[in-house]
Amino acid sequence: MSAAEPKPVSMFDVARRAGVSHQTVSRVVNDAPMVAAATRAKVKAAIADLGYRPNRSARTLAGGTVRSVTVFTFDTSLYGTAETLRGIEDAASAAGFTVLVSVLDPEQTYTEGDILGRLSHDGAPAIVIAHDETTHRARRILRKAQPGAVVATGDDMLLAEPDADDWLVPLDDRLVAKRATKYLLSMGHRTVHYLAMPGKARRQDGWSEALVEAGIEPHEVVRSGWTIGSAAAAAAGLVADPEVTAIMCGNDDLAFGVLHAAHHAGRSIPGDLSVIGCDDSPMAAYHVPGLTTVDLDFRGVGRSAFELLRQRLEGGPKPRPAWRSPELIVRETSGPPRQRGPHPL
Amino acid sequence: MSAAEPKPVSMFDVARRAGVSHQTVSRVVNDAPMVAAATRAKVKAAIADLGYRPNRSARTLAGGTVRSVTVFTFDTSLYGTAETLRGIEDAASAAGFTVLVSVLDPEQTYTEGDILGRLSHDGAPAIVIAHDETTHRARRILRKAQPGAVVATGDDMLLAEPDADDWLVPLDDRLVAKRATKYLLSMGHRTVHYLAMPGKARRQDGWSEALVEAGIEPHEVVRSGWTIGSAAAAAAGLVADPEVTAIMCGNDDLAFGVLHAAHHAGRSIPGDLSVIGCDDSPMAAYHVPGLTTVDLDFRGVGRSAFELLRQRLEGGPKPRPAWRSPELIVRETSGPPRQRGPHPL
DNA sequence: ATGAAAGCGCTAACAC
DNA sequence: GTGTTAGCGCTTTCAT
Repeated sequence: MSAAEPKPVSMFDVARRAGVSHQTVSRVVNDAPMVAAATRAKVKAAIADLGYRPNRSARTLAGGTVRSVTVFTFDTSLYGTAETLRGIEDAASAAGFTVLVSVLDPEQTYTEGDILGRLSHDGAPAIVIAHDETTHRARRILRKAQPGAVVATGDDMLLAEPDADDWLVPLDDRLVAKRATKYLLSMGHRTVHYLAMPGKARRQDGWSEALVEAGIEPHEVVRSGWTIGSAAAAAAGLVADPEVTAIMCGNDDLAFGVLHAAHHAGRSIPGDLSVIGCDDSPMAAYHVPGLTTVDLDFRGVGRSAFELLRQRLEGGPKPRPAWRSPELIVRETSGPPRQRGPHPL
Repeated sequence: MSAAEPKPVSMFDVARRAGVSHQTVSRVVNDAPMVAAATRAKVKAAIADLGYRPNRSARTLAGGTVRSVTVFTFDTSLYGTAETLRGIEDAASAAGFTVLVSVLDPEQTYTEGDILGRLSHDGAPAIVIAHDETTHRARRILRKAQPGAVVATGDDMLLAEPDADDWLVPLDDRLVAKRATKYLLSMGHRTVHYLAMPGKARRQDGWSEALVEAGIEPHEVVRSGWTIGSAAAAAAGLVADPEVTAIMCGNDDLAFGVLHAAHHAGRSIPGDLSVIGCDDSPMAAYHVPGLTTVDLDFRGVGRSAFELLRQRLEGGPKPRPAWRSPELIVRETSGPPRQRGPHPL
């Protein structure tokens, strides 16, 4: 039943087989110069014959270049984080890096040791997808311990942190929310309500800024959890109120929850109520009615975060940001408010 | 700008500080017996003072117990894989294991070396979330190379493989699809069409079995990609055909695509057309109309996969499967076919 | 262009 | 109980 696992082949085995020293093998493996073409060929043949693969632990321990990234994130099943992770993975595997994922529980409080202990070793490169309190804390701990090997993605507020340019791939959450709110206002809504997800305070800032600039006093924010269900529950009061004609939501999932609640409250979309999401998740286009939202290129952000990290690690020119800028996508859940009162004309 | 990264503290530093040998520190760190309480306390104090954290690479290299798992999967943004991954992560981090994620591109063909080279070292424990050709191939390669350290999740067809009991956490895709199809048949549909996603042949098997047992000749399967959009496109012909009264879909996302296409084709749900999904993703309950689907406990499967791996690694009693069995969840997209023909009464 | 020696931080095996 | 000695597989530095 339990097959014997053959002893793995090491650099020395290859060396013996090729009739050279293990050091020469190392040179070949690492594409170092100063190896005769003939020797190189012999070694490569031996590597192929034996099926040799370098041991990453040994390489890391010996102080070789680290080719792995640890990604700290708080929920791999949310659209935004999943896509960011995908972007990181794409870029990382193209560059021959291994990706380690370390999931942080928002409910838990981690000590410095907890966070740093998740790295394979001190100084291991890391990317933090920072979107809530716990991940922000992890970002601070990691940046403090090893500033040269940590980059993060997060909202534009982080731009205020020291040297943010060097380590941040920012998403302008404030601007995104502001633009969406302004659009709703431009359709003629008297005000826009905001359904907030945990963290992500900047989206709320953008929303209230847009209102204030238009001379409107923002209503109190309604708070939701991360799930569609919690959004549906949180929005129950909002959708029941005929005075509410426009709701902007922290993300698409929350918007779907609101839409569900609105439907069950008998409100017609967008006649009675405009709803706008954020993220442009795949469902947004295929929901009926189509969800108006803002396209956010999380995958591009992930790729950029990796490139930035690599530049920090290996030097070289600062990579230029390579993600699409956010774009409002108007579909069918938004429109002008229906005329009310006794004189529709 | 670039702060000096302090030299990491090693076991020897702790040993010196505590006035013991590095070996004693190792014993304390690994909770080995044979350490005097007083010594243990001294060492723990030194560890805390110095902020010492063990180096995983060194530990792995020195042959200590490996506390990491590499998860091979093909798309972390799909609901099923994302949830399975979450389950693995939950169980793994509770057990003090690090999770590494290795994403395989379905479009690519990997050599044995490519796959094995993604492990941190030969023999490193791995879990394969096997749901398509590429991941199945990875599973075979890994199982062959190191049978003692690889488990997989996948459909029940794998039960036919040698020793499957020892390494497989099966999801009975055949039964799930069969049950859903039977339910549709029981509502009075003359036949049920199937919209397939790539791979996952067993769901198709279950569907056709149910039909054959009912004496119905299955129609040709319609094939879709993984995205909602591809499902909507693939289902265009199906939803345009008034003879089609029931469609079972490979998963919920495909079902949403079908629903979208059906809506645009002007068909009413479930009057003209019943649609059933698979997975019970969070959206299913909040879609309007609510999607009839089958609840699959991917998170439980992930947890079980990890527990099984751990048992393989460390011995001990075989863990009993700890995931909810699939359950049909009837919501609003399914019902009896509307009476047709000239004499409704 | 190649080899030899040293050591990364840790655990295992054996001493005391 | 605790310390000592050897490596694990690799990359460095320094010879040659």
